[in-house]
Amino acid sequence: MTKADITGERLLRIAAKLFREKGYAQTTVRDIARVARMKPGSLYYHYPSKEKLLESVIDRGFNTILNAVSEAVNSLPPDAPAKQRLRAAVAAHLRANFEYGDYAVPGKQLLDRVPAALRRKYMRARDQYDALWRDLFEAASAEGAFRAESSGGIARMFVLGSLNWTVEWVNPGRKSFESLADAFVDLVYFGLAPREGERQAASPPLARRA
Amino acid sequence: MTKADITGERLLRIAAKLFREKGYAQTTVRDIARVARMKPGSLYYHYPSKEKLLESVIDRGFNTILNAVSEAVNSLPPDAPAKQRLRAAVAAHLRANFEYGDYAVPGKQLLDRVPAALRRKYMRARDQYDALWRDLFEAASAEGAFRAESSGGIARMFVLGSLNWTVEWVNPGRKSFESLADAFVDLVYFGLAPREGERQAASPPLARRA
DNA sequence: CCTACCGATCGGTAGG
DNA sequence: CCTACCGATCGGTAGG
Repeated sequence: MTKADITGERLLRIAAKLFREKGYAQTTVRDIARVARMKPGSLYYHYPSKEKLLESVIDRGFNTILNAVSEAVNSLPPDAPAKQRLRAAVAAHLRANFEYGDYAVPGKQLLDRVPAALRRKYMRARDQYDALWRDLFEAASAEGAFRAESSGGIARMFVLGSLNWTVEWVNPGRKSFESLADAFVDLVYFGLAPREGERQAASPPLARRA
Repeated sequence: MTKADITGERLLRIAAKLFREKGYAQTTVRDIARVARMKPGSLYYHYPSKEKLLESVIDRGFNTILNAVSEAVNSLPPDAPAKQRLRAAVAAHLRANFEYGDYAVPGKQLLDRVPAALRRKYMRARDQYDALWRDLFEAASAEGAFRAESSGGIARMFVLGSLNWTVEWVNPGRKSFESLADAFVDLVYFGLAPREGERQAASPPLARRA
């Protein structure tokens, strides 16, 4: 790895963080250069344009998440039940989005604002990721996990929606990604209601928090 | 309503749409003026700044959603069960976000990028909305709807996350907001698994879509 | 990777 | 609501 490669990687990391925090348009090349302790013009020795920098960030984010989730699923035995595969995928998605959120979040926010030339590329990438999840839910449906066949699509929307939202509130210190994944998948498989015979007595309302 | 009021409202609607489609920073006052068929400088007769225009959009979005959901809940009989109140809130949230998405979406995206002076105001607004949902889920928890007390918080995160995600995929023509709300609330109460005695035989995988 | 710089565009204003 | 305009800032470049 050459010195220029290292600096390029450093610029990518800085740009990813700023794009996530302030948004692409609100981040100037001068912002990035300042954090990197170089002059604004010097940045163009490493990247030909601000837009190319964004593209690299989004590419990195997409590839990282996709690889993390597919590897988690593929490392299971081929005959693993759908529920277990789903659980592994959810946990991997949560962990990857937490660890590489700076790269992954800008892509989510900017998919429809990126120049038309790049949009098709990213639409295809998103479809690729969606297909991975569609397979997982169709396998669960094929195992008879859902009441109606249509539930597979509904379940996918619920899970993907909730997963994307976790970036906003998950505190990884309190619950492990694995236990959170269990909660997600159990919700789809069983709901949150008490099982037969263990329905709790109605308890008094919790004290309102301040 | 004076003529200036009407134009002001028209500018607000145009700005909301552009902010949602292109983002705040990517939208110029010249864009807004062009759509409104006026000169860029004329816009300042109606709004003192681009930022004040954004503030008006976010205010409108927040107030509209909050009012729609609280009215839906409050119009039920005071002794209505928690599940029914939850269902009404979900349906109202879905409908309001679909009908007034141009006003509501910019606020979601920009909460943390708005000038610090306004941020506190919007953090309070969001807390107010969260409190409404917390009450609903705590009431459900108090009725014994969940296995564990902690499920109330988990359920809220699931539902709010999924709800916010629906803006990306819901086609309101195919399913009514009411039936979608039922699916959401049933997922939390019962999951998507078959009930006892109605578990389906495993069916062959669905044909992959093209 | 720096110095020095440019054309374009931006939000906003004065005066009518 | 328009005309005419300004200072600031932006992404980017030439030459070293």
